[in-house]
Amino acid sequence: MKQNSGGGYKTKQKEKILQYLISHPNQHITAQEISHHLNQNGTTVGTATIYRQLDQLVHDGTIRKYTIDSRTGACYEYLPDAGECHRHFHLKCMQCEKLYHVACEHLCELEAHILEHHGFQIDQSKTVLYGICEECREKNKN
Amino acid sequence: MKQNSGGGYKTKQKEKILQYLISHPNQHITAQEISHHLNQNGTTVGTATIYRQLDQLVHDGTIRKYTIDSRTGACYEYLPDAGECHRHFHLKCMQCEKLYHVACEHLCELEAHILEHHGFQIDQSKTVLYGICEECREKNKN
DNA sequence: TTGCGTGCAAAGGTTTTGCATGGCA
DNA sequence: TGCCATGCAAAACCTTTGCACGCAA
Repeated sequence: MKQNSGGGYKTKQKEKILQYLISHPNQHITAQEISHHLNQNGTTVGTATIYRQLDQLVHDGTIRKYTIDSRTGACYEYLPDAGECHRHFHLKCMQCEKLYHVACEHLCELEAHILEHHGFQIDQSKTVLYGICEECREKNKN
Repeated sequence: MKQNSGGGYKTKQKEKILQYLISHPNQHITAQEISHHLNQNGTTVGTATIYRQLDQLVHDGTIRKYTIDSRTGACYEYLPDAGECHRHFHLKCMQCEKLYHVACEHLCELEAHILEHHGFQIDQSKTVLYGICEECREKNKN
């Protein structure tokens, strides 16, 4: 298992980037937002560094990368309980941006079905189902 | 309901772009591929025109837009029968990067289940299931 | 000391926009 | 004729890469 988010040295920049992501759980954060935030608070973190660190964090499984729209660019999100995320799927509302965790038999069955009948082994930790949540659908009716 | 893909004039360019998409159903086509194809066959279609028409087609509901990776850019896909359960999900192999299209009852059931029991309406056009395909799993055994 | 991490700037892509021209209705 | 659509080029963006320097171990 890969686990050390310190596949390399521990640096201030790495810390700050991860801290920012951790302090915004279940939210889509863009590289730009991180850059803005970090360069506002005195420190200076280059764009390249941000992207390099994000890549590494994604690779480590600490955060997740989404791309909803190529125009907006990629989004990143901290995974609060990476270890416990094996038994459930994630539903992401495209309207309110909220992330829902759903542990449901149907989803486990689905996974088994896809593996058995389609030969494809789903990685739940990487998969996100996009859509609109109930709350937002209610809002939209008005 | 918006329906007229002729929200404006009918032009050769518009025709050609849609024709290309229609002739490649259930496939992900990038703007670049369309550009390549159209500028190979004698005609000349500007990049801007392609993007403008694609935007319009997406808005009309004639085609669907995907963004799997912000680095690669967006993909577009013609929708043969928007009404039927002709819809399908996408499986993306994280190893060989291949994209699989799966139209399966189980997935439609899943969608219904999630909507009914979890109040979440999945948008298949934005959803990609990540994992490892059979081919790659075989390779990995060796 | 070793070599990874960082910043800066430049490069590489995709997508958008401005403007004059061309073509549909 | 009136206006939308097109092309071209430039611009705007996001992301990656090269290189010299700095810093963790």
